[in-house]
Amino acid sequence: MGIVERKERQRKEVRDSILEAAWRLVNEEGWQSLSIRKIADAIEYSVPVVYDHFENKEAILFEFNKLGFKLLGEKIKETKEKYSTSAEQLEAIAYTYWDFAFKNQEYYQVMFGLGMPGCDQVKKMPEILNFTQTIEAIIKEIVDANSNTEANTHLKLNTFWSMLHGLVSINLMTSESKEEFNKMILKDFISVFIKGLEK
Amino acid sequence: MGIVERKERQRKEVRDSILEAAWRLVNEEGWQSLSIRKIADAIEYSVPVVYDHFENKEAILFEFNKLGFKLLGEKIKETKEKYSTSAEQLEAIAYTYWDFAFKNQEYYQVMFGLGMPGCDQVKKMPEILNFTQTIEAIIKEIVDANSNTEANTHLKLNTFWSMLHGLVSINLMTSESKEEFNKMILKDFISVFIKGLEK
DNA sequence: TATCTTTGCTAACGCTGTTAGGAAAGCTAA
DNA sequence: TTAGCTTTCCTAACAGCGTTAGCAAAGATA
Repeated sequence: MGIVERKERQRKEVRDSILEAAWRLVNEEGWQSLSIRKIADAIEYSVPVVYDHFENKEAILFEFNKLGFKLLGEKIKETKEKYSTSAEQLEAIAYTYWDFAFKNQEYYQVMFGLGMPGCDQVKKMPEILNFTQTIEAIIKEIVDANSNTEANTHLKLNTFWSMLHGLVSINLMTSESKEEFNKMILKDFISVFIKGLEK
Repeated sequence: MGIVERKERQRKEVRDSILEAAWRLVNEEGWQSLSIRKIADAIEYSVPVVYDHFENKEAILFEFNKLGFKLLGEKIKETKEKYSTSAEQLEAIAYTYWDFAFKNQEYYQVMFGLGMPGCDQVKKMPEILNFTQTIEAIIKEIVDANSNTEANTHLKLNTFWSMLHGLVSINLMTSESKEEFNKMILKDFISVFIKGLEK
């Protein structure tokens, strides 16, 4: 008898509908105005039902955090496979990262808005680990190719990600959409960074 | 008769005590848990009195935003005056910026946590304008000295600030205090950036 | 059919930002 | 000094928030 299976299925349906409703609400009104009560209203259940599926509000946000990193990681990987040289890959990845942040602002906000994932957290989240390892591998290739033993790849990854995040997060919040200017900044950053790697 | 003067003085005293109490609360419990009621309690007035001095909670935060930029701007200026060459100045400024962010985390959080100041806002806030102009002037010097007409100083300023902010904001949230590693990243960034300016 | 478990609800607690409306105190002028 | 007016300040409320205790109804099991 598939009673437990059906129950599990139904349970998953409610859980999914919570995430779905939350995502819709976020896109309509932003993270700031998301509330458990609104979610409950949207899924046509009472408030405590939401708490049967998520420990608290933060857990719901965390779900999107993970989802965001998963999505970004996939896009990064796809980009990587389109190019052959490491330098090209790194440059293209920076653009992909940039594009992702601007086209999925809601994701990016919840990925970094709540608090940047610390090194300890990164190791426990496969979604982030997957993302960082892809980039670190490319950086290592460039460094190795230039027999630059000085450059610590881990340090360079941190630099790369930090700067990219800085560029994105600052330009994301500038209301004006001076896209060309932004692209120039990004181009500037990448050329400078890669030069630093090859040194 | 100095009645109106006394009233103004008393009014300012209350206003100052609000900011003072808010600042103390923030340092004790963080921005997240700051509330108007707690402020009112601390200054031994009722809640609406707070609203007589500040339109809303955001206005109080904005006050610290401005204060933070003023403080940072002053430190940047002091740093600049300690060095003679532009490259040295820029490097020292980056360290000062970094130091400010880590030693005044509460300020830095409210300066950037609420939403980065857009270009439109920057122009209306003398505190920020003062800060950006100081740096832009230095960058311009370096660019001019290298007869590098290509480099748009405005663009370079944006790049400089963005990257610095990225480095800081990511490393600020990493709970572990691997200070040496952080300093290496910063050093790496500066050398790479200045090379890009001289090109 | 009786028992037990799961499911989902109402209602509440203790917070939050914000504001309406009234009481009291202080000042001004007759 | 007293009447009127202005400023100051409070109580109390509104509408929202995250979260949880406790109970009713529905479903599964024996």
